[in-house]
Amino acid sequence: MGRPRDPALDGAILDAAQALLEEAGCSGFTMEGVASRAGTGKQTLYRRWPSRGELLIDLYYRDPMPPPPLDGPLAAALDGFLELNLQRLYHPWHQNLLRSLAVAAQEDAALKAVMLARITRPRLELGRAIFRRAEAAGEVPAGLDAEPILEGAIGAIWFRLLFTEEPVTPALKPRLLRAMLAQARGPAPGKGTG
Amino acid sequence: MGRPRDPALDGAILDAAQALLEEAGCSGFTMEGVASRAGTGKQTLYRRWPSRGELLIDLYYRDPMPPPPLDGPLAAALDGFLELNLQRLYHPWHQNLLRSLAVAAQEDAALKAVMLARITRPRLELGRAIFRRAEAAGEVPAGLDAEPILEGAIGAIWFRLLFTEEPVTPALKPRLLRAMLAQARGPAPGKGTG
Amino acid sequence: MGRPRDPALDGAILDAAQALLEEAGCSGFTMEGVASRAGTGKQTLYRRWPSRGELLIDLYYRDPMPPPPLDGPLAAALDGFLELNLQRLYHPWHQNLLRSLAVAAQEDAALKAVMLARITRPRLELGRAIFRRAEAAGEVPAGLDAEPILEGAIGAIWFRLLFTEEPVTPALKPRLLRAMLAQARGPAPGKGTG
Amino acid sequence: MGRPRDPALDGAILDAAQALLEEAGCSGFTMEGVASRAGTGKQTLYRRWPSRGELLIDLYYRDPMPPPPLDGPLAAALDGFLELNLQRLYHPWHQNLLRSLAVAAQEDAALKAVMLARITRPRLELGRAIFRRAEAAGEVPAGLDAEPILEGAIGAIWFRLLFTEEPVTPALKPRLLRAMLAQARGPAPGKGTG
DNA sequence: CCGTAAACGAGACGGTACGTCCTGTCTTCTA
DNA sequence: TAGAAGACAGGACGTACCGTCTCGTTTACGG
Repeated sequence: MGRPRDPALDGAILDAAQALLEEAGCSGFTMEGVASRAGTGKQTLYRRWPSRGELLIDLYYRDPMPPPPLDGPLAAALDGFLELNLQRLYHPWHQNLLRSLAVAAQEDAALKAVMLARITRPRLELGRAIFRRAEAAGEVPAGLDAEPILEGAIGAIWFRLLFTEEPVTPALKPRLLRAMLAQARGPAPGKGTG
Repeated sequence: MGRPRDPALDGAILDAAQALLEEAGCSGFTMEGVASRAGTGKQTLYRRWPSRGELLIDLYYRDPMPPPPLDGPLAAALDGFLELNLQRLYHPWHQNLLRSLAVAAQEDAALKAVMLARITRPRLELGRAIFRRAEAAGEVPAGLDAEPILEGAIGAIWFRLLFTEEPVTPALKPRLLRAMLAQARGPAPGKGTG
Repeated sequence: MGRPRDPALDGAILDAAQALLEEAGCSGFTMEGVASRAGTGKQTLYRRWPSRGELLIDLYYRDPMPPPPLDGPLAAALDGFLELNLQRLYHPWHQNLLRSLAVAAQEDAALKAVMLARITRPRLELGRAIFRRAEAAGEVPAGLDAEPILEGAIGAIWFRLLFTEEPVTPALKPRLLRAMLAQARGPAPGKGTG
Repeated sequence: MGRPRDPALDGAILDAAQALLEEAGCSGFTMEGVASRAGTGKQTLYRRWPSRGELLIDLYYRDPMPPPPLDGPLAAALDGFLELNLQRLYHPWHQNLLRSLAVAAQEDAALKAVMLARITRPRLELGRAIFRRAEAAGEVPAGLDAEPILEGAIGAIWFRLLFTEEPVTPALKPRLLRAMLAQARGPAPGKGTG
């Protein structure tokens, strides 16, 4: 019943949000700013997204990256995995998006859960799948603890983004890949923790 | 010249800030709240710390952790390094502190620089020193790229803290240590990047 | 367009302002106080009145006095004129209102202009009209300089209110009326300026 | 005992206060501003004057006007009386001084009393003396109510100063003098209150 | 001539109000 | 009912003064 939601608005609002994110950065990203830039009322925003954070999440999901091939050799799969995590960060506005998401998640437990469910967990799960397959293929030692490898790789990217002034560039990928593979080989026979 | 700042106030304010951080969490940590809880005027806060973030940094530096022993074997040094990064996180209020710092750094470029100079960079440098010494001692291959190892370890901790619901417990340390050592062994002869 | 301002709030805010003026007096009359007493946000105040002074002016205009009859004999008209200027002052809160207005006008040139246009000038003009009519009716000498008579009467009231501890009572009216009429009779033949 | 107050400071502070009053006007006249402009500490101000208002009063009394001759004919005495009230107002900074005094008196009952005792009452008393003498000399009717005449004259000046944009010029004097004399002649035989 | 006590500059201090900004909810009018 | 517009209560921001206080330094005076 009643007037249906204007589907074109979703895009227009997300466009406005993206532009604002690019220009005003992390702290300048306000609901009021998005509304005025999109030429909509605030209610129209809140009708679609219950909070600033959910809008950010939808912004994140807007142009989904193609998932990496899971069926190649481990190195190729991990390369895809890293590409998936890095690619968006090559554009400044997307860096601001992720930074804003990180901020929002700290201030709102509900959003943290959403972000975990819709972004973090799926990504981790994908990484786990890669390692499960590699284990089955005998590419990595049986019983390998993949968790630190994944958290280390994703964490290193976040670390760069949030706390470092060095940009996130494609040059980061091979270094991370090497690090992941080094761990994937499992405990070396020679030098140990001793 | 003029009346010197009351040194007792620094402590009282930091106490209040810490208590507020514990109770109200990341988003409830306001300058107004700290002032009222400390029983001071807001000006007294701003006189000491130009922004919320700088206060957080001083809060961070309040009880410094003892630096790890640099002269033992690599594994021991890295264990100390991880302990240094993890120990504070065992207390909930300190988790909130670091979360708040992460948030503040995103919203204020100046603070990000300060945090980089006073927290992030020193910590990284300490890690680098460990690896330099290990390299000199022949514990790790010459020319080892230590950066991803350090960023991976620190990043993994931040990742847990900021995006995960799983707590940061002492149990995390051995897993991270194993991961660091796996990378430290350098390029294994067998399976390579292909 | 948009949601219209709640007309009931205007009254509620003015009520609160009036009460505050009565209790806290001239210096205790703050925007914050009015807002909290009215149960509104400060913005709601500033949306309606750009400054404390404009609020005071609206408070002044709230219950307008009936204008004096202009068509009777001079003495009756002047009596009405004085009544118009005095009546409000019989209530303490209104005294505080006028005192506050006087203060605000000194601190804000813009408000001074508003007060001149909306209160002072109309009142003077009304007095001038009385004398113009009296002149036409032959009740006062032609070419009488009415200005000092009006300014003297109004000024004497303000003087009492602002600088004297003696209250402004109805007893003041006949004395002021006599003074105005004495001047209205024009230059006496006998004793002159010499 | 102890170090005596530096007498030169009184003058320096009053100079600074005067300059600030001229430049910053009524609302910009703060104790902090005076202190910084005079190059003194705030305590030095408060040691001499318990409040902003008392400082203003001393500023008022700095260059006392010579009192009018009381022994001439009524018109001359009243001319002197008016001159005494008007003269200071010919200089802009003194206008600001009086405006500030008026403001301060509304906000601080204690100051109002001081101002009444040291400025208002003496001035009124001087006017009353003039009329008492004139009554004794037979220049005015016996039992003349001088109060409204004095309050009207002084009030008219304050009125101009506080609420009008028209400047207080020497041209005001003869008009006020005429008004005072008109009332001084007492009840005219011809037209009455009716 | 030397101690003492107050004056002095400087500025910290608790407090109060300022005027602005943003939040998320609400209410109106116009499709 | 959606949508643009914008009012609304609430809360924090960072700033400005208030009048009091505490420093270190300076300067008279009284023993």
